[in-house]
Amino acid sequence: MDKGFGLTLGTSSSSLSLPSFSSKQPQPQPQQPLKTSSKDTMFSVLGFPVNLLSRPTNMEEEEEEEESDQNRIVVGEVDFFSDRNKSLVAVEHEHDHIHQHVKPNIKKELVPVDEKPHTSNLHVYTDLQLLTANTGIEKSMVDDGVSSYGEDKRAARTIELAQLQVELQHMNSENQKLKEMLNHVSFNYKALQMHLVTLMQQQKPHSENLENKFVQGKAHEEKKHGVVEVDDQVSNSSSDERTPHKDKIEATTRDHVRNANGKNELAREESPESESQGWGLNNKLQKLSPPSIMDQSNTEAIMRKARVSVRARSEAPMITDGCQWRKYGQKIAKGNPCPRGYFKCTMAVGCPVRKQVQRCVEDRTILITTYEGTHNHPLPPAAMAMASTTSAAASMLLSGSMTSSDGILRQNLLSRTIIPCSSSMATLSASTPFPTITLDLTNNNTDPMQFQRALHNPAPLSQVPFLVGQHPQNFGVATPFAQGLYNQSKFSGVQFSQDQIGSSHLPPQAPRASLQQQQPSLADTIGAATAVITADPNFTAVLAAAISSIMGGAHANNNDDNNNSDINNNRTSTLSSFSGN
DNA sequence: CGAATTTGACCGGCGC
DNA sequence: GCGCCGGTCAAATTCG
Repeated sequence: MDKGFGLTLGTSSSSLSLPSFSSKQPQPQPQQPLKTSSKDTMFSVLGFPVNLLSRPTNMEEEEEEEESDQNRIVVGEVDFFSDRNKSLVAVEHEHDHIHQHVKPNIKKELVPVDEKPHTSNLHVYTDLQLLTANTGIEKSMVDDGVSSYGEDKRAARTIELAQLQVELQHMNSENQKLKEMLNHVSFNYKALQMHLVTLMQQQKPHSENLENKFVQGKAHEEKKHGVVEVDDQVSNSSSDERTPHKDKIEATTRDHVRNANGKNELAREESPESESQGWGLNNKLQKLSPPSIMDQSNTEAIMRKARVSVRARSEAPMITDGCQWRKYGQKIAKGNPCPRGYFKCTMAVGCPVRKQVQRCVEDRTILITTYEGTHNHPLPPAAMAMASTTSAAASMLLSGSMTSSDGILRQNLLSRTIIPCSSSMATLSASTPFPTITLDLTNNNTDPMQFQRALHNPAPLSQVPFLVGQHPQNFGVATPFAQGLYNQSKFSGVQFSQDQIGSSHLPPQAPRASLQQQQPSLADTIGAATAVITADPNFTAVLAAAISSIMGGAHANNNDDNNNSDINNNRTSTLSSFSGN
């Protein structure tokens, strides 16, 4: 009250109180109550002299004031800094006798008697305009007050400024809401991510038990290609399994370079002990690594192991996938006179993604590209297609082995799915049993006999594996990479049969790709897959669903209680479905 | 001259 | 323990 004054307006139906304004701005501050007189009245209301003075703090004081000066009319507290509603109440209740007189013309009576454009008056108009905008009070009321001031340009500018301020406040409010929404979404995303990792970790022991049953009845050779290897690799990612020898490796300069890629690089340094000891050790590692400790590095290590191989016909030394690669090595792999090139992604410093490029020994027009790792940087649209495809395949591959009851079967089948694609006789490296899925974009696998042969002659990993990115969020879905490959090569499609795909959950509106129609059903599959890639950012889930339907069709009744014989039967039937196409 | 590629050497895993 | 193999490094070389 004592910091200034405000002007309170009252009407019978509504009351007005002027919004307060900045205390830094100058304002008329009658330090002392002005005695009412016919000459020195600052304001007049319908002829009543109005004094601007501090509102009495209690009725006794007010009565004393009125008693002491009957001519003085106290409008009330005129304090722009005080509670406006409070001021209003004071006016209405304490000076009802003047309201009926004040109301009709009070707006015009806001004009200072001395007619000096006072700085504080500008604020009055500004706040009036604000009040109009915020409360919906008829603008005419304010306009009247302004016009009474004489169409002052400064007042107009002030009003405009006030409007901008209101608008700015509104925008700030919206901005704040958007920020809150963003924080909320980010929080939910992180929570889901952590939940997923936890679930994966919790379900892995279960899959391992199934796998144990399955592996026990398998030939030694199969151990190299099944899910066992996948989980072995997963387990090996644990630092608890690292041998002193590995620690020595870490200390080397080479590992210093590798450290830029994170812990997942260390996971590649598998110890032979862990691999040979099998599931018992893995289970032990499970206990040593509670889910809560299962951090992102572990997940990345899993994905680092996964590979996606793409076979495509191309005369070019490399298929165009949109990424930038730097060649860091070349080797002549055993069984294939064609040199294998080793490439690193150079689109970002420290990107762990690598790929191998090698021509098929039996058909040198076929280029086999294997991707491994996860891009740690945004990808251009041209690269998103390939990255999405490989990421989806890898996610499906890994999810099948880790998160489903029949994941073991899926993993094994997926590993074997590579086989039919390859007619190569190259040997498989037992030391690098990475889970690999192959996307065969050639049309060599249309021969059923090839599937039959492949079932009995597991394809060498070295022929087909491809790297996989695991962070779908890093991979947008852009132009279908299949189309791009078709432009550069002789694209024939993903290696799924029509029946398999027919039972998938691919969208019916999927457009058909303009591909060679050697197998219409296959072309449909390609078209559907292409459409998914094009339209569905969550291609991983869609592809996983499609594969699951493929697998599920053969062993839909699979459950956790399946015994070895069931598993093997189911597996056989599934593989037969492959060979039948 | 800087960047990219080539190529021989090195390392670890694995089988014998 | 030795040799083979896949994978990687890094100096040398080539390329633009």
